[in-house]
Amino acid sequence: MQEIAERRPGRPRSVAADEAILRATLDEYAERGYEGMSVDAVAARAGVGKATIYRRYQSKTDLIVAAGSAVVHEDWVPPAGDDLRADLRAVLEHIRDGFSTTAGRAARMVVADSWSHPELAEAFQGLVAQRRASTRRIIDKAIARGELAANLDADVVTDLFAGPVFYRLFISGAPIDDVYIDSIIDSVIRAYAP
Amino acid sequence: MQEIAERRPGRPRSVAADEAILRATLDEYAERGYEGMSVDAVAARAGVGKATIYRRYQSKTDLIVAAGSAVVHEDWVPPAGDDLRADLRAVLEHIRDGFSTTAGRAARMVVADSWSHPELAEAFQGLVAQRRASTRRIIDKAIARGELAANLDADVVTDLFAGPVFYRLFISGAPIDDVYIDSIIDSVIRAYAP
DNA sequence: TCGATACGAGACGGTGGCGTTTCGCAGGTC
DNA sequence: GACCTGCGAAACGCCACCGTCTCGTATCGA
Repeated sequence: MQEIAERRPGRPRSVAADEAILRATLDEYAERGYEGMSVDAVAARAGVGKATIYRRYQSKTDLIVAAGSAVVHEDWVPPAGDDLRADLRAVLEHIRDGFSTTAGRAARMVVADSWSHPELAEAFQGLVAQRRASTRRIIDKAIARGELAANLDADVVTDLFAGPVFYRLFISGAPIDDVYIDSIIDSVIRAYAP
Repeated sequence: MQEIAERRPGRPRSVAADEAILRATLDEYAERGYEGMSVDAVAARAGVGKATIYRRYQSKTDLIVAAGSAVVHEDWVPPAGDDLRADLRAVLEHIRDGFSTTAGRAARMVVADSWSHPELAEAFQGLVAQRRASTRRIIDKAIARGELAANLDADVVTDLFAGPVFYRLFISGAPIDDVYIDSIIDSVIRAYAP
């Protein structure tokens, strides 16, 4: 990775075009999926010539992977407080808000396309692992404070938290309001009280 | 709906071709998705001429919807015993086994394609509603027997059951063994004991 | 001002998909 | 046997897409 682009003669590449391309790619991918989206459509949506895209990315796959990675690497500071309910609520709300947007539809597409295009799956799996790890840290701290049973299976508990939210996001499509999030949290805490 | 096809002159349509087409369509769709699969590939896989497909279905969309409906309408008798754990286990195992096969990959594709092809989503939503209803009946009977709290929110409880299984199937890809299923069931029952 | 590179627009060749049609043959009813 | 429809194979027209290329213009450093 090159920290600072070396100065090259001629007109520098447009940062505005960079961003417009990534944004348009994510939008198109979210709406149409890998096979359904076209590079022409991305160019039109970004208000950019197709050559401007192919000057940056070697192929359609490259383009999509770059747009996905850009989303994944938007960093997020996971909650690390000492309030179990508040920390869990922050995680679930972040999942809900993050996956309700364009990125969420894109994630749905990745879930489908990962079979035929494994390159796309990698970044997404990294995102999932990152979220799971932050939930796990919250659980471990709660155990240390004696708020949860020490002998629980953290994987199962994490699934119990995240599963219902993803289920509504991906499968049933039912809305996820604050009352729902609190219900999930209360249920799991009740099941794993020490 | 015509119960019995009226006798028509000429050679009758091949039932073997009917079945081969639907099976090949489901396979191709599960692997490639709506945009990615081609009718030519379906014909080749089914060992059938393309004309034989278009004699039965007006379009690619028609074909896919028919293949999906055939899967959805394979009926399944939901458990209706008086053993709460056994009934829930049967539901979760049925979800796991059903969605681990080709049909499961197809379902993932429907989740993705339902945005751009709402026709596909309808049958799938019917399937989801049917599974939810059977879980709900089990919960209601358990409440009547006094095994679960009477004031629980059945929607939340259903999500807590189904969510983790779908989460593993669709998102994390982790295996779903019998121990896992029992852990989910135990956790939820513990959270909603009367 | 000059050279170099980027820009949007759009044409281009090649490929592949959808849906139709034609072909010679197979499998039914009357 | 006469007639009708279905069959697999393959070719077809049409169109959309990918990735390349060319055009005239814009924007940088020297």
